[in-house]
Amino acid sequence: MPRIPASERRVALVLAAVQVIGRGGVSAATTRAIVAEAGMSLASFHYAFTSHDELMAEVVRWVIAEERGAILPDGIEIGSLEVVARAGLQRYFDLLRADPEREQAVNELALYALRTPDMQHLARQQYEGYHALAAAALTFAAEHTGSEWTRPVDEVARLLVALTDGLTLAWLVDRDDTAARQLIDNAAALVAGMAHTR
Amino acid sequence: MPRIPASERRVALVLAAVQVIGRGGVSAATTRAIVAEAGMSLASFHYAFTSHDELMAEVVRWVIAEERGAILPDGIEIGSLEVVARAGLQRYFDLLRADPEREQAVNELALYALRTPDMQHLARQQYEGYHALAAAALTFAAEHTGSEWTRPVDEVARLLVALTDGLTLAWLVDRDDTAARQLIDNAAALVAGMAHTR
DNA sequence: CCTCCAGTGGGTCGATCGTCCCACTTGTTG
DNA sequence: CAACAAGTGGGACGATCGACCCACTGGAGG
Repeated sequence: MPRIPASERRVALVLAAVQVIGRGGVSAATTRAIVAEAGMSLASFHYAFTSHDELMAEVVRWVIAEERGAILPDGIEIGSLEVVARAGLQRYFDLLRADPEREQAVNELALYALRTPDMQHLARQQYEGYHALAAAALTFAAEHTGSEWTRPVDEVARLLVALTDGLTLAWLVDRDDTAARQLIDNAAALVAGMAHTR
Repeated sequence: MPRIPASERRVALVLAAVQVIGRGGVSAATTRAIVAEAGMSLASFHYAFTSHDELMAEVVRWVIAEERGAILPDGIEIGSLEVVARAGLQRYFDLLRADPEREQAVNELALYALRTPDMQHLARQQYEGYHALAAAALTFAAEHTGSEWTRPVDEVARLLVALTDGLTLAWLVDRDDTAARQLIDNAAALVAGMAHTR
């Protein structure tokens, strides 16, 4: 094992933990399983982190930060609000299909954080981030399509996040692509229906 | 400890397990914690169940069966489709607020079942049940309000389940009652908008 | 070249996990 | 009343968990 500074060990261990959780769930993320995934020794782990709990908190923070960037649109979308909304949902769904275990890990981590008193605020930050992100995207989309929301954008954002969560859970369970596609279409139409041309 | 036949022990242990999971999550549902909750000895556990896994499978089955009955409307609802839809969502939300830990336990159990190869079909049955239940309720509501769905009822049902799951997750995280109320109102209006008078 | 010290490897600790075993008690059946 | 089966209690098993300790190694700075 080459010499690696503790700071790099930390990110390597976090990545390994995400991998392990994706493969076997939060309960499989034992210290030993994580260091095995990272190809380290137990001592290296406790040199970089003081405890397993500290690592898990870092994992939650990491996942939150990474999730935020993944959903944002790559470029400027054009078309009606419904087209924009569907494109956004479709992009998220592609992400979900590309790495289902990862998204399931995110869900499990959210519930895990809710269970852990010291991490509840992380779960809340996670969802505040989702809602703020959705609100920003919705505002942007409305502006560039010359329309405005008939309900406060925060409400529309919360609806969109709820639909996304519901879509995720349902697809993770039954892996029904066509049903997911139809749900995306319906959701996009409904969300677009909550705006009118300015 | 009085003498109790194994069949009664089984249901008592399942109930105890649900209690423990609600309080501390799936990871807290150790054999010892469960028998302590039920006030039994370890031997009694392994007399009623051959293994901890067998108990967990029974717990998942139990929760599925119980969840199904809890959501059904008590009586005939009257009013517009939107009023009916909102009443249904509100009734579920009241259930959620009354026992949040229980609903979180249900979510964790669903993810747990997805992780356990021998239980994946149970998770699928759970969601098939949800979708069928929602479809039946929607059909019933449309009939009694003299309207019909503009999309296949299965699609509307899936949308409704997704909204319910999203509502649950969001509220479990931030416990924002007013936001949940607004989400319910919006969801009811949107679902009702997917039907027209016959 | 020598001296530190960040970083490593391996072994070990006590706690807790699921499971098992066996002696014991209690109700039932003939 | 005797015999048997159903159910109970407590202790013990090996495995695994998170945490820790200590002897060591190797590269960077004097």
